[in-house]
Amino acid sequence: MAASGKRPRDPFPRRGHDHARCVAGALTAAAAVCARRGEQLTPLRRRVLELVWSSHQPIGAYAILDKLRADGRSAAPPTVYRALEFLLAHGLIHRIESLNAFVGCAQPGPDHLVQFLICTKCGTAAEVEDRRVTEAIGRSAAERGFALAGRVIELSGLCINCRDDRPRAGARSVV
Amino acid sequence: MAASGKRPRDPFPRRGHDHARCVAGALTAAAAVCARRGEQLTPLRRRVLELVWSSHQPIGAYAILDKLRADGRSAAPPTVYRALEFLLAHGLIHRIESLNAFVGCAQPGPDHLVQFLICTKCGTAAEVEDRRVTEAIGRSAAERGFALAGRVIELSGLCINCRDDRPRAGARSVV
DNA sequence: TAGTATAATGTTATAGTATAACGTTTAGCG
DNA sequence: CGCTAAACGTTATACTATAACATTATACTA
Repeated sequence: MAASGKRPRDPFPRRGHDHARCVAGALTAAAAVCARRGEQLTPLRRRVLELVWSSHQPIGAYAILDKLRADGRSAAPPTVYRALEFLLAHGLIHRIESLNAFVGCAQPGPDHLVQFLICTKCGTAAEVEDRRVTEAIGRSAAERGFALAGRVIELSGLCINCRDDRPRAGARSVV
Repeated sequence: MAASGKRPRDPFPRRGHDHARCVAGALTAAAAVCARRGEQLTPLRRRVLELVWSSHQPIGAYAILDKLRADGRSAAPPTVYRALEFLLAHGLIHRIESLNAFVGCAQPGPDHLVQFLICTKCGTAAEVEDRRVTEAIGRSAAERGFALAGRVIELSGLCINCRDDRPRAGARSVV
């Protein structure tokens, strides 16, 4: 039996994982969230969500716009930003401030205080929910008399997949 | 005797503090840093640093640009961005990702891993260096096999000055 | 089912943020 | 003095985001 609960589950999807399942799961979860809240997951919103989920790398609004147009759909910036605003409001995606880009939310739900690990090599942004981090930040703010409301925690570096990469031509590994 | 060492020093400057001292201290410290590194704190760079320090609220690049032009100086966006890049490189200012804006660094120096508390009412961004937060994040990343390099930690809410404000006309206080 | 209110989307225009590319000036140094 | 590198000027453009208003779709009600 694995030491679950001790060592955190790896938040970075493996290369070659079945990404179609990620997408399908996200769309199913989104439909459920919207149904429960009486909100409409319209074709446009659903399509934008699907595009955000097209990979685990955060995607910019204008890249989404291009893909919508490639669908043959009429689209302008507000088309995209409104859909993104809806998806953000319902916790279906996250905005990565340091990249001006968006990524799918791995676990839509309440009490969802997360951190992001963003690989500077492969671009993947992994969502982490570490209570010790959340609590340390909560205590730090409280001790300073700060009424904490919003948290932007974006950590960059090399993910577990990329740091293990062997350099291609005998060079030293990247720091 | 105060419980110093237990309760952290309030990172938010008081209203009506002597801000000229903040500015003067920052400029002096910057001159020292540049001298030590053999870098030039040119009049332009010095002026941009002074403008960033014109308050404790993060300032945007184009607001700086406007003020430079108000000085009568010829200036274009690259003028500002190059100076900001220099100041960032030497740890004299920080970029606040969630605001696309810049704020003076309170304590230029090495091993400077900080968090920001950003008041949504008065706009002040306070720099905090809480080792427990830094360490919790470091552990979280390490446990997930992530080689941590950069940290963006920006917390929004109400600062100690603003949360104590009494509403102006008997209304309930802001949450 | 027609009427009406609201939500969603379309459309045009513009604001705000950032950098590429190249030319000119300045400062230090042999 | 003349060279070199750094800093700065200048023009153009790319990227990100929203305001404002028109149109269409949806849902509720009478």
